[in-house]
Amino acid sequence: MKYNTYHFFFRNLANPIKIKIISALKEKQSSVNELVNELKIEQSKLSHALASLRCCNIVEVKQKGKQRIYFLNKETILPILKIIDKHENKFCKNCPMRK
Amino acid sequence: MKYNTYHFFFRNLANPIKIKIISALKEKQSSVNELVNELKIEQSKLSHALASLRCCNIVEVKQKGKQRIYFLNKETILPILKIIDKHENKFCKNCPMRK
DNA sequence: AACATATATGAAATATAATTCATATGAAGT
DNA sequence: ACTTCATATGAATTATATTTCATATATGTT
Repeated sequence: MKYNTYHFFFRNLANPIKIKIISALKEKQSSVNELVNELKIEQSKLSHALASLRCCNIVEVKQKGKQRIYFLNKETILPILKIIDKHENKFCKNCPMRK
Repeated sequence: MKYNTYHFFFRNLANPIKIKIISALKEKQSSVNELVNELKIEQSKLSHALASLRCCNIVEVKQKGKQRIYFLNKETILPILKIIDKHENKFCKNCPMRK
């Protein structure tokens, strides 16, 4: 196949909306509707994004009545984001592309 | 601005060609021509990819005569790839999308 | 079983990124 | 200063990903 785990995984992290979802779920688990309201992202867009994140086991989901509660698989994501933040501080401070 | 460090950084890692370059440079530093020959990727494609990697300080470059020698900034990349490999083993073993 | 609410899905439209190709630049040798 | 080799760059094309919108499904309620 043409693509691999790196591709699928990092594509999620390259996407601002998916990063927003991850950030929100870092704080607390949420239903789709809660995310819609908190992030002001429309429902189907969110569902598509969540499906993609779920597919890589970046988030997981559990049913609660009619709602589906999404929560973050922190084990992988948190260390990665920490490494990038460090990288940014160390190497990308005066990069002209940013901001 | 619309995009951020996560976007620029992870977009590189989501791209199979750029991952190939990173893997090659993990072994040893190389000139563009060496990469062309080893990876069988055409020169301008490589140059574009290298520019993008350089932009995020994933690789660096030094001049040596007419050649430009690219080398990996291992500090950030190696830990990240290790984390993903672990993630893949733990969570993506029987994912139907892969292979 | 009909209905409402919550979420997911598919396909078309749109946006974004990667590739290609022609050409530019830059260093080194003559 | 001209030529060659090594690499970079820009712009048009093509490929891929995201968004949108209409609709489907699933759960719980009456």
